[in-house]
This record gives sequence, structure tokens and C-alpha cells, in this order.
Amino acid sequence: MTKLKEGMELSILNAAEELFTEKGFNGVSTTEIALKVGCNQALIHYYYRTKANLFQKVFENKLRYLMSIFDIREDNSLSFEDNLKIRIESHFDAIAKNPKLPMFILNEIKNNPITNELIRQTYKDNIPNLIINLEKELSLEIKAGRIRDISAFDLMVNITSLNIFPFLSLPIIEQFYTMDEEMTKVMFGNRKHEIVTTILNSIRVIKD
Amino acid sequence: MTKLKEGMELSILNAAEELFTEKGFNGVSTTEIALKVGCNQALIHYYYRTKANLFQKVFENKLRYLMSIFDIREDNSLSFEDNLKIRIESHFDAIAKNPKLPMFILNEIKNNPITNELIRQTYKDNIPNLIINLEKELSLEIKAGRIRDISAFDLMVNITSLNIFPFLSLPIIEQFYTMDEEMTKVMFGNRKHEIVTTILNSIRVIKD
DNA sequence: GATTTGTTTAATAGCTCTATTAATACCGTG
DNA sequence: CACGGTATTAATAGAGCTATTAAACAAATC
Repeated sequence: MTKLKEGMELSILNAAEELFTEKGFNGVSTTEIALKVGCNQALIHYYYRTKANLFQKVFENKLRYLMSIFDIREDNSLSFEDNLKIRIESHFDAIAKNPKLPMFILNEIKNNPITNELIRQTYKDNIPNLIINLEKELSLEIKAGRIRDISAFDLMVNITSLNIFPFLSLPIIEQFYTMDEEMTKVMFGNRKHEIVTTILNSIRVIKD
Repeated sequence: MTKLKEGMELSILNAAEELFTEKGFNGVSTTEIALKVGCNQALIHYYYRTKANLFQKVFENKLRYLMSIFDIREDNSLSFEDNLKIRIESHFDAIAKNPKLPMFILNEIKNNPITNELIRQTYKDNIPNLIINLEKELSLEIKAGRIRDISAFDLMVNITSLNIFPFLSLPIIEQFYTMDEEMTKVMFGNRKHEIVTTILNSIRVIKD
């Protein structure tokens, strides 16, 4: 498991990233990280001084990645619906590729409110802008009678809820439905499509 | 903070419940529990022998409560839609009353897979029955052309996702949207209604 | 009131964890 | 090769945690 001498600092960061995202800050000891890297425990401190310091570096990386997920450029040649579909799907794909990420972030925010400042800085402008833009698009569509009245906030919360929560609750879902891993895959194979259908349907104009 | 002598055992359980749900198993020490109760640390062990033992009692209680949330009797005089609406709303209310519960359960399941057996036992029949019943109702509605084709699994996942995830992500939402507590309340005031609309709309028959 | 039983406390053993320090191994350069 | 800096290790201090034990205290019983 030992890496090139050159890469020791990075090896430690990578091992820490894997372990921290899996078990959280309190669930991992510097000894465990050292064991995974295949080096002496003191070396962790040599490169990163404190465990908290190392953790923060990992957390920042994850947070940056999380932000990049929302960063999707718009295709003006497409309809609002088609654009929305693309956004939902790429968000879903990004989460599916990192299923442990949401739990990690939510957890550490809860346990360590100090990270809040970090979040505020990382997301400073991007998310508000995203919301403002979505709000504009929505109001156009609503005025044109193409979708029902809904706020950008609610739509965003709906999408992120549907995309993320199933991954968070996977362990409990498997127990509820007494599914094995194979069955889970089959069930989940259809989720992305189902979510798109649900969202697009849910914003249709209601005709009684 | 000291309770009646009689109630010491229960006082410990209550304090433990509060602390464990807040910070998880690893985040709480027996010393901290004792401090909250206002008793000696050894007393925790006198009544519950081990920390893990005490935790398990707390976890079982929470799990039982969580199960009871899904346990809603059907009103046969109402339409499928109206029944569904009631089920969504009462599920939402139950979560809203215990906003920290979902995080606690998901977390401890992840950290401590031993709890899986406990879950399987607690949910043994209830959830599968619930799913089977829902499946039956759905297929009737679908055949009658009153709703679009959707599986009980997907519908359940949609509802739980929309109801639970916003509470999980509250801390991060507040950062994203730079909201204060007051604003959060306003935003959330409408959520329950929005979720019902979203779900009922999402299962409508699609007419192109 | 002495004795027994149950409750609570103080003290501490034993463990694990973080962080530091001093010593050692490694490697390039003069 | 010798020197000097960098990387790595072994050893350990110091703190916190769980669990145990023995002693102190309270209450009930005879």
C-alpha cells in the first residue's frame, strides 16, 4: 500500500479522504489513516500538523466538488423542460457517482458548525445566482401558462430531495424491502427516469 | 437537573436519548450523560452496564416510533387521492415534530451495521404489507386510468424523499440561501402543501 | 437500633487517541 | 566521501474514555 516517497503527502490526503467520507471525523483515528497509507502515524502530523487540519483539507475538496455539481451551463436552443431534464439528470449522475458524499457533508455540518463559514464562502455567489436565474426562467414559463405556479426554492428542494435522499437511505431501504444488492440495482436503474417524470409532471399546469 | 431518586434510571434514559439523537453514539461520553442528569458517571453503568447497551435501548425506542409513523389506517369512504394526501401530510407532520430523528437513524445504521438485524425485526411485516397494499391500490387506480403507471416502491421513495430530505439538509439550505431562522419558517410553512401538490400532480395521467 | 438491601460516589485500572520529541534513515550536492 | 537538509520512525507524554471496585450513604425491615 506504500506509495512513492514523492507522493506521501498526497497519499495521506487520499487515504484520509476515503476514510473520512466513510466514517466521519470522529470515526477515524490518525493511526488508522497511517495504517492505510502504510506509514508511521507521526508522519500524518508531520505533513498536516493536526487531524483537524487534515480533515479540513478533505472537507474543502469535497465541498468544492459538491458546488461544481450545480454548475451546469444552459443550452439556449433547448426548451425550459429539456434544459430542466438535463440538469436533473446530470445532478443525479453526479450524486450516483459519489453516493457517500451527501451523508458526509450533512453529517459534518451538523457535528461541526464551524464549517458553516466555509460553506458560506464556497457558495457565496453561485447558488444565489442559480436561484435568481431559475426564478426568472420560471416566472416566464408560468406567465406563458406552460407550467403551474411554483417557486425556484420549492423546485430546487424537490429536485435535490428526490435525487439525493434515496442514496442516503439505501441501507434502510434494503432492510425495509428486504432486497439484496442485485435487486437494489434493478430498482435503482429506473430511478433517474422516474425522477425526471415526477418533476416534469409535477410542474404541469393543473386542469380540472 | 437532578430528578427524583425514583426516576434515576429513566432520567438517564431520557438524557441519553436527547444527547445520542443530537450527536450520535460516538459523539457522546457516559461522563457527558452523567453531567446532564446530574449524577455520578458510574451510575450510568450501574443501571445500564455498558454505554452500548444504553444506546441500544434509545435506538430501539426511536425505531419503534419511526415505524409507528407509517402506521396509518385507511378511510374507505375517501378516494385514493384523498387517502394519499392524508398519508403524506401525517408523515410530514410526524417528521416535522422530530426533525432530528431521520439523521440519527440513517447515521447509526451507517456506522453500526449491527443495528440492521434490529431494523429487520422491527419492520418485519409492517412495511412489506404496507407496500403490498399500496401496490394493490395503485394497480386498481392505474387500470381505471385515474393515475399514470408508477410502482409502489417509486411512489414511497418519492414521498419519503420529499418529506424527509428538507429536514436533513436544513443547515445547508440556510447557508445556500443565506436565510435566517425566521425566513426558514416562512419558506417551510408552505412545504407540506407543496409536497402534496407535487406528488398528486406527479401521478396524474400524462396527456400530450 | 441493628441489619440488610439497594443506591450513589470516589478512585482508579486499562485502553486509545493526538501530538510532540528525539533519534535515525535517506538523498542530493559540493 | 562528508555534510546538510528532508523524510521517517520509535517512544512517549498527556488527555479522555469506559468499566470496575470498594467504600459511603439511604432506606426499609426486623
